[in-house]
Amino acid sequence: MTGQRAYHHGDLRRAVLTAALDVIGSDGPAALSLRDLARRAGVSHAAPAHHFKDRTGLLTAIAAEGFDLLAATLADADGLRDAGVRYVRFAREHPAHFQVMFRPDLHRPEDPALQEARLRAGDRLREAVTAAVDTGDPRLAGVAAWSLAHGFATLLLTHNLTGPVGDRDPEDVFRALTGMLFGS
Amino acid sequence: MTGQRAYHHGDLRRAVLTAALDVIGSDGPAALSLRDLARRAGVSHAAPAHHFKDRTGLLTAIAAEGFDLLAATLADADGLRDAGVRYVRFAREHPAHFQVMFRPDLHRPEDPALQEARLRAGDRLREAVTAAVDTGDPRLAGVAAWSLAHGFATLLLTHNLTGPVGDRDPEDVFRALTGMLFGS
DNA sequence: CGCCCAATCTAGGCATTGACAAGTCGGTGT
DNA sequence: ACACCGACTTGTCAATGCCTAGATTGGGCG
Repeated sequence: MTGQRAYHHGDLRRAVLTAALDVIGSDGPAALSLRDLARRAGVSHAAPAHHFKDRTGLLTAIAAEGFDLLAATLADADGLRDAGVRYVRFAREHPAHFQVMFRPDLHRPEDPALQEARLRAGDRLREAVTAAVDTGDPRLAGVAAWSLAHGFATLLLTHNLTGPVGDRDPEDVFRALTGMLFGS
Repeated sequence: MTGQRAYHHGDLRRAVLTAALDVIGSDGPAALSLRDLARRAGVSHAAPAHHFKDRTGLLTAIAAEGFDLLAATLADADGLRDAGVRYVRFAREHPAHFQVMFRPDLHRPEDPALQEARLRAGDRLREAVTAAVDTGDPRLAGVAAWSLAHGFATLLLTHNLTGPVGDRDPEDVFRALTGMLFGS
């Protein structure tokens, strides 16, 4: 995945990715500039293009990495509720990835790495759902679970839950929320 | 709200807004260019700036308009479930507004018009929740309802529900979903 | 050991953009 | 008639994305 040989810089690909995640995390994807990333890495302004082709390519790589990380997190989930909690935790721990992953206008949807990673994450999600739901439509249940976790995570990242959540740990709030809905 | 006097153009403010919504709806906010909007409206490249100050100002105005539209839609809701359905419908009918509304990095959060509109929409949401929920924590119920509707709408707009939803009317799917969760 | 080659990075240039400053134009009120 | 003011134009500058050509380096192969 990161198998780029080191050279002048060492591992420019990783360095640019890390810097990009930093910028996106604090100022959003709109503030991303390839030339700025090059400056941060101490290389010439066109060096990043060699690894990512262009700006869209960089964002696509970030999205793919995000789906991979998410898939790995969900794979270890213990039950559907834990999967949801992990989904929320992922969004908080990797806000930059999360923001880019669900913005199709920012990446190249036909990218193979992105497609595979997205499918992997989707499979993990479906596994968690089918293992937990015994009655009714599992497809619908999947949409419900995903919508709930995704909506909560998104509203959290966009500072729309500062009132209701307050000082409490967001993961606890989410747990309380699922408890209320699914009664357990 | 749109009280700009007509002049050379007629109503440049509205024309730029409409063109911007068009661009965002098809290519996302990243594709937005003030100069392109000026070209579409047939005015000079700096004319839009007179109405919106800068790019961020334009996006802020769009977000404020979006929260106003959402508040108006929610005000007519008949019950909590209908409010959710209306939320999803709003996202589908005004995708450009919806995309911009929940992207804090794209607007000026301290803008008074935006803050007021956001509060209005929040009030409508809280009304719908408190009117429907008689037991338990209404605050938590509000977060649950909002998360569910927002997540569903977001995933829908980002083409992440094409599989489960398929050809069915998304609003029907959402109704089925709430029926499953809240049992009715 | 030495040569070639490909991957990596540099340097320069071009079109486009956002933002700013100054000026022009047209209607309105006095 | 005249001053004023908002709407718009023109010109300019720095920054950016992307393209092309060239330089550097390290490893493979004879």
